[in-house]
Amino acid sequence: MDLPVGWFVVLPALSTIPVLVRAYGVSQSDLYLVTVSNSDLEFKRLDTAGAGAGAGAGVSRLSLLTNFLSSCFRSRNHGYALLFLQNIQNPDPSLWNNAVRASVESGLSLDFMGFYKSMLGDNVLPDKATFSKILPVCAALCEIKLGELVHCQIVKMGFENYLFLQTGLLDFYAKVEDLSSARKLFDKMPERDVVAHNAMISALGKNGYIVEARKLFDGMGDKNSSSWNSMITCYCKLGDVNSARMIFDCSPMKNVVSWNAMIDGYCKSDQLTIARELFDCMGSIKNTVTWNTMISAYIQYKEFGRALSTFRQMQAEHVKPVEVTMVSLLSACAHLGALDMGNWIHAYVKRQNLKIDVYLGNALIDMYCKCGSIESALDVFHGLPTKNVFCWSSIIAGLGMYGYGKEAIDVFLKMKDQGMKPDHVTFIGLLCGCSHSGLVSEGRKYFSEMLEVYGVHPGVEHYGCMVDLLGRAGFLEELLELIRTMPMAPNAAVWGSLLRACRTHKDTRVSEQVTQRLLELDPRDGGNYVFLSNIYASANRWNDVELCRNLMIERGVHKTPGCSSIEVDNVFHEFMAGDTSHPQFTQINTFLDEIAKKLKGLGHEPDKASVFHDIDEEEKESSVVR
DNA sequence: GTAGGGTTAG
Repeated sequence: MDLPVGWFVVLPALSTIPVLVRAYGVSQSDLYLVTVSNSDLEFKRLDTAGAGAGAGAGVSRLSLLTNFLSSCFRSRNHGYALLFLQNIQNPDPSLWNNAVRASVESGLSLDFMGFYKSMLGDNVLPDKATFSKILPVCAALCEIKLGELVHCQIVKMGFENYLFLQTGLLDFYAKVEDLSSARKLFDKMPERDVVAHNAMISALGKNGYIVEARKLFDGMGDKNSSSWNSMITCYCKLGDVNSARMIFDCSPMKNVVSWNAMIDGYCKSDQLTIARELFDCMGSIKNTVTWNTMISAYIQYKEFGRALSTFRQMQAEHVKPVEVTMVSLLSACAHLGALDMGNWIHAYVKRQNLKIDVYLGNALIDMYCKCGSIESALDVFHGLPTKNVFCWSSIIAGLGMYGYGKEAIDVFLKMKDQGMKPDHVTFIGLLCGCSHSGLVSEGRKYFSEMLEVYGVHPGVEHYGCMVDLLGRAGFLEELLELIRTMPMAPNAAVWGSLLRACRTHKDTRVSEQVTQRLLELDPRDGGNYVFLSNIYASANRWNDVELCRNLMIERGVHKTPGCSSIEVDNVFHEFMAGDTSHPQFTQINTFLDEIAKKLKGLGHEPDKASVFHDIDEEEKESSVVR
């Protein structure tokens, strides 16, 4: 079929798939309505002169465009919508307004910026409703300048007397931590309703003025549930969970938000047991947020098993998981190495058409990296419409972990090209990547560029990475010089890296000096004692080995046994060091022997130095392999 | 227009 030249619109109501076909060029602004009948396409040219009735179909051009744009947003084709708006002649201002609102509501904030800027470039001004939608986005993106611009436009257009816009502005300033502007707005308001008071209370609370927030709260005549809840949150954010509980107990209008805020408050102040008690008291009034609060708390406390069992309970009670739930669960998978479950979550996300935003995208990337599937991680990464510094950092660290140091650097440079500013975590991933791939000169280069090129102050962690990098490569002198000239005190990680370097390069002289410091800094870490003991063992200083062990017993320090786990067909298999209880222990051992033989055949020398002394040479070798 | 849940390193 020959297609006419121009823009084609297939209305979603007329077709199963909303599609825009742009054929043969961009400059045309003729519009065609395409109807689908008997799997054939019929084209009708529409009147492009104005908003009058369109040709043929009885549809006005404006309503056609409005429909089309909203179908773009429903199917998340924001780029198309933007391209379309920029290319049609004389777009009706309402189209822009709808587009800005739709992009804000879809949660893709970067698109919003594009729409908003193009709209202003088109000399189209937003209306009152658009302003009220824009302000929270400016606050969320910390777009202070843009928010202030919005403020100016509100004044310029004579909207500054609308109460809801004043409250919106107040809230914006509060969220970008400009309390004095928020206060000024509040003081200037000719009348203040409950909402304005509530906004001011949380503004004060967020900025640490809890006493004033409480005064305002106590002085309020009419309180609604948000007033009580704001007050609960103010106290929780301050860490004063007991005062929060008093407000909670006094509140005559407790709702699910009050409970959620209270539970979160307990979680954030290390009182998981009380949080869970409250959670269990709630019964059927629990909502998605309640479940998410509890699950994410378990994640933060590294109770991954409980997080998963809580999720199963959530499913049993038929509460639908949402994006936030998935972010927490993916974090659990990443820590547990549960690739099967991670894959299931990814499939669920696709099936339910959940929004893969920067949070969820990053959680997927991190899960795939940690579960051994760098290809899938890269797929997710490249498929993300917007990436933030978390996403970039995760993929850089992931590549580095896999030994793809060069690739990690490439991605880092691409990040720079795209104008994304790396942060301190990005550099940890990058430097670790250099370290694992032996890219010493590259590591030195990026370490020295951190501050002067990227404006990121090297922290003790970065020195730790550099010590690791230089240590692995055997630059012991340079390493010691680096530690000597560090602007901050070395931490346990720095000394630990140095110790590893000493062991690798068989330098017992430095090790002893270092270890004393390490034991002072981190006397509860059993690993350090074992480490020192191993150094002595490799030097045949058995008395010192004994001393080390006795010190551990004296101080009541235990070494957590090494543990690894693998998930096969949804079953977790855990292996502790020295544990022979697995039902397939013999078979596994036979297999390990085979691997060991192959490794030896390839010239691998097992590291015997790190094994305790009370076994003979042959046994040493085999206990390293296992 | 105000109140509740999310991600990155060793």
